[in-house]
Order: sequence, then C-alpha cells, then structure tokens
Amino acid sequence: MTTTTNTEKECPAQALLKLLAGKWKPELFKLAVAGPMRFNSLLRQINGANKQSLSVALKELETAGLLDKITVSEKPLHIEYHLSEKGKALVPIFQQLEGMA
Amino acid sequence: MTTTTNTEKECPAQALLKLLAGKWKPELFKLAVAGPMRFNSLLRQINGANKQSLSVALKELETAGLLDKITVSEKPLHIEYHLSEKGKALVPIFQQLEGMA
DNA sequence: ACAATAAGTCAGATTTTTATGACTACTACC
DNA sequence: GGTAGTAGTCATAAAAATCTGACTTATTGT
Repeated sequence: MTTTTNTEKECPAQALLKLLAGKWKPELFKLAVAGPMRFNSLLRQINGANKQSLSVALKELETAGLLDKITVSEKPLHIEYHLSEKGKALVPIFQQLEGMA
Repeated sequence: MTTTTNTEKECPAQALLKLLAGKWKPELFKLAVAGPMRFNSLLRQINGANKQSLSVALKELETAGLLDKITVSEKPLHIEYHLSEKGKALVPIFQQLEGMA
C-alpha cells in the first residue's frame, strides 16, 4: 500500500511534546541545564513538588534519554541526574519557545 | 532562612508546552499548516476525535493566538480556522522537535 | 545501637483531562 | 414541514495525571 501509510499516524512531535510538558518537567529540565541534580535537593528546592511525581518525571526524562542517572560512589554516596547530550540538544528549542511565550 | 531558592516563578515555556501538548493539538497544528480547517471536517478526518475536545482545543489554540477563527460569509456560510502569524512562527520549532524524535 | 539522610516505592485519594451522548440554533434544500 | 449540514454547548462519565502519607533499604553520623 503506497497511499495508505497508516490510519493512525501520529505527529512525531506528539510524544516528545507530551514528555516535556508534564508536571515539573520544564522545571527539572531548566535545573538540569544549570548543573547536576539530586533527588532530595529537588524535593526541597522545587516548591510544591512531591516525591512521586518527581520520581516519575525523572524516570521518564531518563528513559527518553534526556537525563543520565549517575551513581556517585564517592563519600556521601549519592545519585546525580545530569543533562545528556540529547538533552543538551533540546536547550535551543526551549529557548526559542521561551522567546515566543 | 536557609537557601530557599524559591522556584515560584514558572518556566515561560511551561504554559506554551502544555498548550501544545494537549490531546489533538499537534494534529490540529499540522492540519492548520496545510490549510484552513473546518469543524465538522476535522471531526470526520481526525480519527477518534470528539467534538468537545476538538472544540476546547481549537478554542485554546485560538485564545493563545495561534489560530484565527474566521467566519466566511460566503455561500455555505461557515467558519474557518487559519494558522496565524504567531502560529506560523511555531512551525520551525515543531520541525526541530520532529527531527529530534 | 539509634537517629538522620538519601533515594526512593506503594496504595489510595484527589484533580485534571478527555470522551459520550443528548440537545441547541441557524441555514439550506425538497 | 421535514431533513440534512454546520458549529457548536452542556451535564455527566471515564480515564489519566498528580498528590498524600506511610513505609522501605542502604549508608552514614554520634
């Protein structure tokens, strides 16, 4: 079938948009741009955020390859979330959106 | 008062992202880029869409200034939704997102 | 040993979004 | 007058996203 590509074609941007628009996501993204993040710190600094949602949001961003979850084996032994290369590639898009809003 | 890096201010991109990520929004946007749209046509061509959601989506996109709602007084007397200038400015951003997904 | 910090998970409650079906109002056609 | 098309609204229902508070596991501090 050449013409019938598919009946349920979805915008490629759809999934990405949905991922980025979720609660706390832009916030997390912005903070990630500024530097590595840690779970309990985020919980304290993001006013109104709750564990569950942050946990889910971080996991989704990680799964999407925008954040890297890194276990730092040094002294306090903790976990850091870093912006990945793919995540960095998204920065200019965010900037354009901001400039537009 | 300890380092209360209060993040009360929201990302400017947040609202715009949320607006664009809603159900049927990317779909509507894509169709709007292709040409003027009409309500009942959309209902028929967008598989699975329902009046209410389409109505709300169109209204939100219009309120955000991305679509213009135009009453065509000519013969069949109908309403058309056109991509506005602001909406057109968003096209390259969508393209970048698509290229990234 | 006991308490605190870090990074979560889990079940259930609440809120927000999206979907359904019935109904309205206006125009046009036969 | 009856039927169909266009463009919706409204109340309600179902589904999805988000929040709450209790609980967990492992590490570190006193």
